Amino acid sequence: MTKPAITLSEIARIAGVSKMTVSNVINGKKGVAEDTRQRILEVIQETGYVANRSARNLASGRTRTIGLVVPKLNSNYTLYIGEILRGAGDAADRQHWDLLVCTTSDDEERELRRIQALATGLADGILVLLPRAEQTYLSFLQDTHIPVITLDHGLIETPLPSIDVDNHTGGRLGTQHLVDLGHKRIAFVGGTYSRAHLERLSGYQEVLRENGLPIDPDLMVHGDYSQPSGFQAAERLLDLPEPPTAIFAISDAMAFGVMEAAGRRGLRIPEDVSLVGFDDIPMANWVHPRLTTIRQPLYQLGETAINLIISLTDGDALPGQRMMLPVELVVRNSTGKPEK
Amino acid sequence: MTKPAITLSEIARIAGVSKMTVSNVINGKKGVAEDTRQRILEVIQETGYVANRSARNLASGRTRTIGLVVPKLNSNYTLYIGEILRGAGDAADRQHWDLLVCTTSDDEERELRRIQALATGLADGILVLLPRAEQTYLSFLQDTHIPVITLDHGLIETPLPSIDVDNHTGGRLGTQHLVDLGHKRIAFVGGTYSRAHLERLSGYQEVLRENGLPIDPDLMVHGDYSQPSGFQAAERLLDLPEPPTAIFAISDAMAFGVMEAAGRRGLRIPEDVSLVGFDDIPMANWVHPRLTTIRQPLYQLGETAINLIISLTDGDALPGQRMMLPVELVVRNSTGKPEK
DNA sequence: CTGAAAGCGCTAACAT
DNA sequence: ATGTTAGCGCTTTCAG
Repeated sequence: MTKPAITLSEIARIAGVSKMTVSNVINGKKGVAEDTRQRILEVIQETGYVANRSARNLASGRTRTIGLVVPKLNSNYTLYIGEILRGAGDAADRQHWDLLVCTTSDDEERELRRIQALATGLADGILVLLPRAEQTYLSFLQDTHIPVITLDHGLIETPLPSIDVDNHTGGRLGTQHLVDLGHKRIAFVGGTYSRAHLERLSGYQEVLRENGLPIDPDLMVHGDYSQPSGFQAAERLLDLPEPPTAIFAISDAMAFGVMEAAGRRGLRIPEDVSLVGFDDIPMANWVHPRLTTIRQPLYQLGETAINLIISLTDGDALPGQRMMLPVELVVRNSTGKPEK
Repeated sequence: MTKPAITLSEIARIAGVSKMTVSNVINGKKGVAEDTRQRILEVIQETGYVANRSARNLASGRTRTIGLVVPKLNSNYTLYIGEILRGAGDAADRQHWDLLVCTTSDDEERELRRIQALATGLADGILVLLPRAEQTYLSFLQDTHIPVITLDHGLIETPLPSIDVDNHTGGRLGTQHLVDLGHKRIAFVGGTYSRAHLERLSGYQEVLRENGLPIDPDLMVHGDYSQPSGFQAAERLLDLPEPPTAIFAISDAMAFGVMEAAGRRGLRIPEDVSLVGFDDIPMANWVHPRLTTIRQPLYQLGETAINLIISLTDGDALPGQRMMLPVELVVRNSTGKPEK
């Protein structure tokens, strides 16, 4: 269990060639005689040799690794991150790059530490998926020497390239769908103060205005994207003297909380109250009734981000500093015409 | 944005000292004059210098990093992994170690590749959290030079140290609870073929036997730990000529699927059918009715694993090759006495 | 097609 | 308290 690692030199010695030839074989460089290559490959096989990453990285100055910084992986509000990760992981794999995921627990100091670690010898590019932009790490990132892309980022404006989702249109689509069904009192369950929240909210308000519907502050409540917060928000809404006939929650998790609150009061969805979520996490399709929601292209977001950042590490120019991915309304069974 | 990274040598040159002194300051070694230290610290501050990880790792032979290999982070059946990660992350942070999470997408080749990458210069210790043990990577791990611990692992017996959860007792507790409530027809919704599954199943059967209840093959069905599979399993069970009055699903996600199936048939939980889950993921407390379940000490599992593996990298002996963490029955609202 | 030399940026071990 | 000398394991460069 504790046997000293084999090195390139040893392989070279055993195979009776120079280190360089071994190195060339490992890296698939051409210009190595077939029999030499075979002999070396055999030795590698027998010894179970694997190249030391630190040495390779140090010598080559490249890591073929992309660092991805996320707040957490477990909490409900970060459930959608898994989908992004899947897209990123698949894309990285296709190009034979590695993905290194770091969590920060929403801790400012850790955010900086993790990012610095990645930027200095651990990764060739960094994807920042932190809802809470902090000046501490942003200033570091802005003049670091490796490419960085922010994903679906917070409020602080930065010159860093970014990939975002079209939140404004998302806010519009959900609201318009409910308006089209004939709803007049449409509630909005927002999230924490962030760009995503503000943009979705503005889409909601815009559509109401366009349709001559009043913007009622009572109908705009806040959660933190989590299921319990959606539950609480719904309680408040349904306690209103004149409760809404439709609720637009800007995360699926909060929508589940709304379902829960409605269920406990004996209200049926969509007969008594229509419900639209946001995200389209897999679970949206499992609940009963199946949730009408705004699909974010999360998988594609991860994919795009990886492809883009890899091309950046190759020195390619970015096709536009800001990229925006489209959203889509997915109509399922949680929305219907108002009864009265 | 593309400025060449600063090196230790430059800091030394600017501060007018040798590289070693700078190195000592960075690593908090004592034996550096206070004024020299201050001067160096200033230069570091101004230049924004951060040590290159690869170089440091290569030179020191240590990384202060633990690699954690998991299948996926997004799918429903791996939801519980987030909790383990949280525990591991916190524990690593307390000791100023880094955690490096690698996903394998349940792909055998990737499992090996990731593990090899970690074992050769990227990490000082590896935590393997893969439900599907594969000979490919196991043989590699068994004679690698760095410590490895398997967590909640698959079926293949290995000499590797492991930390597991007391699945057998978990299977017993859930079943006994239902027996105690007076249930006679208790169904078991298992998972994929794995140690966790087999041990929980044996606990279930043991309790039935002890209580003189028949073991009915019709009442033992399979899922894959996911919600949809729980739904399907429940459909089969509830279609039985003589359906069960209680269902024990060995993941909370599958239990949610059972709830869904029951709901669609107008069956009430727990009045018409009692339900017990396994895991106690946060969501178990959010659904309606709140789910009675077997709590796995997931956070603690992550913590324990990190502390153990770090002490292994220090050359400390492992306190027993196998460690088993206790489970606990959490009674909520999804279980009750049978009505008839 | 193969090899020898140099060095990536850092730290360990030993001076001074 | 500080500096000097090696060398980690690999790749790059250039020569054979």
